[in-house]
Amino acid sequence: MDLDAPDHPADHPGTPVRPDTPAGALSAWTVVVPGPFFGGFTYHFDPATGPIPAPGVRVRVPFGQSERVALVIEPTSSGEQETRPILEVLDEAPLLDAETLACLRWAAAYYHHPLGDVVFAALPKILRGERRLEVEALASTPAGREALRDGAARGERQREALEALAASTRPVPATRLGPAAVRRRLLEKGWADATRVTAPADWPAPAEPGSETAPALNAQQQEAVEALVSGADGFQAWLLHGVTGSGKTEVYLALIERELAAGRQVLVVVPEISLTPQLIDRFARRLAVRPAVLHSGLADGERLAAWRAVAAGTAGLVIGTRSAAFVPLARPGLIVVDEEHDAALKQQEGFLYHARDVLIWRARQLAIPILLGSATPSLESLRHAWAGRYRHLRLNQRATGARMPAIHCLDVRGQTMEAGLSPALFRAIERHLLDGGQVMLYLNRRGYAPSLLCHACGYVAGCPHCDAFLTWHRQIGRLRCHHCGFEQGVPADCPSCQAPLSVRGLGTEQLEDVLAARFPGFGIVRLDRDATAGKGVMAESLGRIARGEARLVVGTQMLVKGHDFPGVTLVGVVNADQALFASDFRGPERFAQSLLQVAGRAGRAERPGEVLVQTHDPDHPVLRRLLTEDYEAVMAAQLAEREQAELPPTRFAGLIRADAPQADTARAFLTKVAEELREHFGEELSVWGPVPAPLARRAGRYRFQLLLLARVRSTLHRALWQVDDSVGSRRLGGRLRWSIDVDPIDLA
DNA sequence: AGCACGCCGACT
DNA sequence: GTCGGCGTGCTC
Repeated sequence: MDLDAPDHPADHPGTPVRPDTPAGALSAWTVVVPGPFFGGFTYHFDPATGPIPAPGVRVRVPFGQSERVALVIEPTSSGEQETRPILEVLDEAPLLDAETLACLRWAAAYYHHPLGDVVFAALPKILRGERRLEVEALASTPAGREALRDGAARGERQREALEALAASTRPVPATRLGPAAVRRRLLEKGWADATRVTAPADWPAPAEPGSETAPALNAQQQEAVEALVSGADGFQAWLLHGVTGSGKTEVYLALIERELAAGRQVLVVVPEISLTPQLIDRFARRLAVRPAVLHSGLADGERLAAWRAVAAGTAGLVIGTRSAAFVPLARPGLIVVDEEHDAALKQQEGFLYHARDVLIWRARQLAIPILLGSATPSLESLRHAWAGRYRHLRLNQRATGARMPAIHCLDVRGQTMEAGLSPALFRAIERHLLDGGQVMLYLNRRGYAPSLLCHACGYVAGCPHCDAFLTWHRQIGRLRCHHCGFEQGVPADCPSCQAPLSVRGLGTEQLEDVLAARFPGFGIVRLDRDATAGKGVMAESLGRIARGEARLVVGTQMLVKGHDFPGVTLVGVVNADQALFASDFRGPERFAQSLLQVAGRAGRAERPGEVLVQTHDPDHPVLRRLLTEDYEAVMAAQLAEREQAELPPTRFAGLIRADAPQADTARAFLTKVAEELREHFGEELSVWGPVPAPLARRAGRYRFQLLLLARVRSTLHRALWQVDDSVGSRRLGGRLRWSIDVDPIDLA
């Protein structure tokens, strides 16, 4: 496989042709284009046209009736197939190196997604088109070199520029040669020629070196760092299981500092954009580097600059969200995946990859260590750690010495509830507020009330496009579907019997109203997607909490992630039953994770925290184990249950989804697929379904799914390839859409 | 995915 | 009489 960059045209001004490639000979190349094509396409290239392509460069090719930008994968023998010509090579150096390409090929195969889509998704948007990475450059002429020798160039700036040109064997980007006026002078006097070269992937140094010194690590942190340093030669996956507040980030920092000092790059992947600013600030304060940042919130140009700086190796540290898992690394040393249990690391649309799993593959390929960090590791990772495949590092003390919060159950059976809050919880809130503490209430449901109901006839306001209730958003005075975005006004009374409608259930808006009325003067902030939608609103709300202007905080899942609230002494989990009785098999695991994460927000400072969990089932085994034992015990029990039920991670799962405007279209399609699979694979493969998806009708489409479970990973993949083949050769009518999800996160 | 070709309704 | 609706088929 040819991995070299094509020669630079300036190095061979006469004939830019490789000696081993006779002029006029046609070389054949496999290329990919975005689109639903599982294989690549073969094109030929006439070396007489210019420098020949290489894997990882973009080319322009004729495709059907039009032209496309394609990416070269590898050279190939053209075979007996008739090929069309590559029209133009767009890059002088590959955009993707061999390792990144290999990773993308693996990921496309593993997740059963077309390679072209995978490859182009890995490029910054600007590079998905024909845009070239070129800037104006100058090369010195014989006259220029002479002028430098005999002192004809008298201007200091001009002399400096000529010296820079003379010192370089390649043309120098114009921006590095002083002011535009100086450049123009050199060209006018014939001392330099203008050409174009690939834009340099510069990355600026930080304005000031890291100002903050590292705090002394405690014994556990020190042990973890030492274990990693001494054991991290070549590939090794490490699970850093550290309770909230145990200082995992300090462990990362110590390791990152070492890698950077050794001249190696570190890639840090986090589940969400909202977590990046904090991490960047912290890294920038401590390390004398400017981290390159890669996430979807960046302007295209910024993203391109950061991506190139990482690929070129000019940026040493990169922090990004899941798509950063595919960035090329010029001199990789360490990969860190923070909050490795977080479902946001799995893409939920289109190319359904899991960033953590991709990175484990990459680390192995790169022969470098990978560190997975979490206060609540996924069952998948814990299982590997227990089996010794990952090395297990535990931090079970808080770095500050603060105690872990005490978690207690509030049995709400038979209690008189007001807005979902029991008298005991109200008393606790009052006590903490009067003691000067802050109180945080966690309720994973936004809006005012999840449903509007007619007590007379049973009518419930539902979405016309989905099998879901409309949520009443009182502040905007609308009913809204949280699944498709449908909105309507609030009916004055029941549309079918004209009786008055009543509110059912509890959302964060209502909780905020009730608490504001009950505890006036304490200041309240609501943190959910609706309340923090505007620009800067989130920061403002967090500021009010930090300054103690708001003593009550109400919020959804948002509370669980990242932000610390040091003044919070009481955390109330308003409705634990919602998660405990979730239909998904990962419900209990997720419940334990969010409970510990939200509990970890409390009592970080001197005051010990208290966590109260409202439930109708205080004897629920997961809850009981969480209160009396620890997280690993809960997860060990979960693993036993999964083994018993033959579910992941003890089985390998693939989900085939189908949806169509007519329910029968989707169901019949999956029934056919299921029949074929059962016939071919028998006992080797469990085929569950087809069953209606958890939200059976969404946005006007009927959704069904088929779950495949295998004891052996390769069986699952053989089955999925068979589905690809058999479906690919069949024509699908009825506007059917279908997709494969390997290692599905939830079955919804 | 895009973009063609291909047969059936309301417009200059 | 055509402009255009999206169903179906193809892309080295």
